[in-house]
Amino acid sequence: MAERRYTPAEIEPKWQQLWESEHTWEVANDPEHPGGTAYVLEMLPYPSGEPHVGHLKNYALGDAIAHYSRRTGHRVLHPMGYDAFGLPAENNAIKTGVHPRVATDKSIAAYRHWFHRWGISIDWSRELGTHEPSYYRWTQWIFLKLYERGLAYRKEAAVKWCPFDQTVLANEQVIDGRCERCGHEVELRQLEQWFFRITDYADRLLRDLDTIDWPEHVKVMQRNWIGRSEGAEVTFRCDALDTDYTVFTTRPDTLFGATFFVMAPEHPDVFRLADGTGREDAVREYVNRALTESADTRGAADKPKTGVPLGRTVTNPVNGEQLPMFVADYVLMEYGTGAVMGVPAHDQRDYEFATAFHLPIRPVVAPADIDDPDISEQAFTAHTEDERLINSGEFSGMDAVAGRDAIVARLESQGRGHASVNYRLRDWLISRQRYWGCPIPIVYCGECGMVPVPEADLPVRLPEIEDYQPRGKSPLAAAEEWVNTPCPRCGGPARRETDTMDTFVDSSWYYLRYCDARNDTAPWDRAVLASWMPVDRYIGGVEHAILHLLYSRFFVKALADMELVDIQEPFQALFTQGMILGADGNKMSSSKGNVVAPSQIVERFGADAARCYVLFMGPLDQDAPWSDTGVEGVYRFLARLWRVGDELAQAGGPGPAEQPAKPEGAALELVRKANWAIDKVTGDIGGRYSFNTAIAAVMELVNEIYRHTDADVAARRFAVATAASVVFPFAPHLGSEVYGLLTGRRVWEEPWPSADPDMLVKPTFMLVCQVNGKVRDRVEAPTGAPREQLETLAMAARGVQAHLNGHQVVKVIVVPDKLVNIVVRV
RNA sequence: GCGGCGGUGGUGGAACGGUAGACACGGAGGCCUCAAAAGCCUCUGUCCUUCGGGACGUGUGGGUUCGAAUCCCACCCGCCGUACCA
Repeated sequence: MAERRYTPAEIEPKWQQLWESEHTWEVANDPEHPGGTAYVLEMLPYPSGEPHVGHLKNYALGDAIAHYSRRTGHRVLHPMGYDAFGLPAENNAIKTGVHPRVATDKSIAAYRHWFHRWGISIDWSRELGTHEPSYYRWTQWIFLKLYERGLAYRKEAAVKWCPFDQTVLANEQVIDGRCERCGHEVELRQLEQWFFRITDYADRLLRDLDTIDWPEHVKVMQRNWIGRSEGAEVTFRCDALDTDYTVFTTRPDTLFGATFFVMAPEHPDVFRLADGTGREDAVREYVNRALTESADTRGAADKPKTGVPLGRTVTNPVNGEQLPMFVADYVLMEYGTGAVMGVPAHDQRDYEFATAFHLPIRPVVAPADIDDPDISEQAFTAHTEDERLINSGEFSGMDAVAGRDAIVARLESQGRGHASVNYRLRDWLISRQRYWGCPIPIVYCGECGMVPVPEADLPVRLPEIEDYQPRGKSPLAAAEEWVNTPCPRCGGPARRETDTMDTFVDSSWYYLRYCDARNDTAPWDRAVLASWMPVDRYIGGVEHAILHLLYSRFFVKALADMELVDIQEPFQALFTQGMILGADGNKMSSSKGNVVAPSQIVERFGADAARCYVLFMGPLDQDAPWSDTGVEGVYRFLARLWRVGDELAQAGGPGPAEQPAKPEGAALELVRKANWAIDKVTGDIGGRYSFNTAIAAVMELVNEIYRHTDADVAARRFAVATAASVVFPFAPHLGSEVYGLLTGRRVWEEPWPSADPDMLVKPTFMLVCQVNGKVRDRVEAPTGAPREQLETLAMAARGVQAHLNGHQVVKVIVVPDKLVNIVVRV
């Protein structure tokens, strides 16, 4: 007989075609349906070229969870779509002149092909692309809802501008002063732009982190990004200009220690303040230099403090002191009010500034037992249990916490301040001066001003244009026929908004659309949405820890306030997968030549081996380097399982593969191992996502099957069918094939197996015998034996006897069914 | 600086406070074969050994415990995030 070999190239397409033709993974919307549901979702891909190994890991991971959820009795929603608008496709269009849709659709076709070829169990009836009018119509609809509620607004502001991509960016898209896409340094520009009022939700976005099951480090990143600080706003008066300046401080208890006052170079009043003081030129020169300096240079941590006096003073509201005013670049316009009070004794930055400008440094807070905190070298910023105020007028001697409250209360009674909370989070700038994005559904009319496009007129379709080159304004502006439109309100001549939306807007609600993807009268049906949302398992890369995940949470909260959804959080549980690194341990990149193409792996070893390997590499949330020989090892394991399944099927055809009633000898060993594997895999998938150890358990079972070729056929059939059944979530084609060969049934229609408790315990176990904590022998002992018996057995063990040699036994520790530790005095 | 995560064989990694190194890779040897590929089997932390076994071993130093990779304290190193945030 010719040798039979495991041939994934034949097996895998066979099952893929069956699943496709039978629509196996489609699930109907039925809000009345009883029983548990599970919404398992991986972050949607941005289609660019072909999928890479990171995608393979992402979807193999999610698919294993989806399969496991189905077989444990859940109705599972597991959809797929494409985040199709975006800059790379547009930049390609600029280079080639080919419409971005062409490259995007080509890439989508490639992704779709590979998802099929990988055998991912997707409900294709819900597939969507964010660039399709049937989708972005509702993106625009949501924009209008936000606009109605005042959550979308337009204002002129100093915004981050990328000179290379020729567009503005959200704060979140600026990394170290550079554009996150192209790496060019961003500039500040005064422009009128669209914003979403995410800051209205800062507190809820912060608070509700406590209600969701997310990795702690992601929560921490979001907390830091929101950056809530408690303190007070305090108003200082500048009599010369008859103007009030408010600062935010987290340390109102140190107000008596203020000895100067500093404004950011961007502060709109600095020139007005300097005017007539003879300091105009110095101020102008300093401000100009500060504004042209790069963010890198200006923000350098070890940069010495610089600044110039404004020639004015403000009045400290608590003691009437006149504080000299400065402009200095260590004060940031974008945080707080763009002005700070300088308290050099208790703030290190102020300390450095005061030292450089020979300003007085006056301590006002001290630990209880010290009259004069040491400020000779640096500011005193430590907080101690019992610190109190000093040099603070009638507040001197008070406990620092009580003193702070008293000072704030005094300010409030005088109308010079109040307790306040400040956030680092800024509103979300969503307009982009680019072509390949969702048009903003707004029209500007000479008569009526800003007019929203009526819902009935949606979608505002992206017009066809010839030239995608950005020229400081959106390429859409050149589409004159499209831009000129009658005003929806008065019918007079009007012009469309030509900016498009940030693509993060598109991806902030796609998971809602999946629930009701073919609804063409509404973005979703509320009852249908309620039956699926929130997403139970959300899986993706940690690079979205802030942007996408924060924006999506904001969307859901805003939609909840409009009573359009019935949830407060989109993603109940989040899993962030680690990266697959190149074999050299570096991040994969074409310049390093260490990129692994999943297509090659799948062609050579099959989708199952590729999927299993990326899940077997190590803990899923950690980075791990690629290994070609590692994939081969996993392939060998699958081939061994297939071969033994094929052999048994050849011999006995499809038939029963249940656990034999009373196995003995080798058969019993095998049946026990199979039950152990069921138990182990179930715990590793269900409890924690420890897929590497789950796959290792199936490997152990298969190794055991090869070791016990003498076991009877019934036991072997059971063991092999069990291995196929529990490996199915990771290797669905092979699992289906082997299970089908042996039983004639479809493994995905079988309930998840449960371990037979009687088979999980053996009648005897190896008792570990220790002397003073060191293992000295192992002896066989009956499971469940009483402590006394175990102690006697251990005492009698040869290795133990050799190490007791006459020493006095002090104590004996017995851990039932495990070990005995004999403590002796030496 | 601050915050988070991590440090275990030649490699990726296992290990409810209870046999450290499961599983896999790599390596060594053997079987099968005319030969090779594939496959199968055995061994594989380090050192010592009279071949029975013994000593050492989870970044470093302490501690708690009958027993610590695991818990506590101090430190070293690496990675990620963030940073003149008042």
